[in-house]
Amino acid sequence: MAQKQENLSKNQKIVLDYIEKANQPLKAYSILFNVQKKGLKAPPQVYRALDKLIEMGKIHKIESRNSYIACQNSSCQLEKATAFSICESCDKVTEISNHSLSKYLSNIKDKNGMKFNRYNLEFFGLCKKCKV
Amino acid sequence: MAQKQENLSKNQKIVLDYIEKANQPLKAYSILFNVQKKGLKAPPQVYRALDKLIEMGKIHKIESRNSYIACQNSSCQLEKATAFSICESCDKVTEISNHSLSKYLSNIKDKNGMKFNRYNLEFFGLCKKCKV
DNA sequence: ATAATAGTGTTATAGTATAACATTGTCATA
DNA sequence: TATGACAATGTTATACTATAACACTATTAT
Repeated sequence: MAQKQENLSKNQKIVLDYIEKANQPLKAYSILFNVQKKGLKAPPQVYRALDKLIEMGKIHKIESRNSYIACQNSSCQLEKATAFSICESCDKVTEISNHSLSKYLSNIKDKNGMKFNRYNLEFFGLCKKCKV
Repeated sequence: MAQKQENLSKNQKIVLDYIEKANQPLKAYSILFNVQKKGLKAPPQVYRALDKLIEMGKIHKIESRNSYIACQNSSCQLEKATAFSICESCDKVTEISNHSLSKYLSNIKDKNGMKFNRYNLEFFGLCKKCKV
């Protein structure tokens, strides 16, 4: 294997470092602008790193926002299942790691009996600060 | 009120009709191309109709696919909470309406005690047909 | 050494969505 | 019935998000 999880490539490291420092979801192009000084000049370089980091479970994509956030969990390499709370006012995102939730969801079937190997759950509301 | 739910505007009707006939998620630009013969010529006309239809609960956006599907439910006008199963092979999408699921999720809190007024849940897997 | 796979750099382009502004339609009520 | 408030429309331009395609380099297992 040319790539182990502990051994990120140069661009993957640069992108992950930047996302981890942010502690909030970041847009791909804002990542791009901020890592240009490190040599990543074009969108594909960023998107490729993002894709790999997602595969590895190091980061997650917040689908409803087209943004990317560092994993705040330890189990994501295994689970491939994600849940987030999103404040509709300040955009703060928190990853939810709730074992009984993931257990509950992993047993859900749709009406055709389809079973799942992955899910993404996004909750929306107002965080404590924004709730007046 | 200039707009009741039963009384859609011209563009909203055209877009909803088209989506309901499809029985599958549609992309905004594919909707646009297909309703051009009905007079909707530019993206904002379609996106505005989509936004209103989503507000009304008539359609939902599949966030992970940037596509739009007619509501397969009756309760969505009230709930604002959605769940879907998505086949990763054939892209078939089924809306999940499971009362105990929505009850369970509506009681979830994140670690900061944030409560929610809406969620979107997308399950991924292989549908029966695609599972060999 | 070398083949297989992963990663990089680059240009161009595809795909998704909104800003902004002028105009028209609808309807409650004054 | 006119008028004010709001919703919807039509239009052009542009912003934002993401991938195709191709040439090249790096890493590693055998």
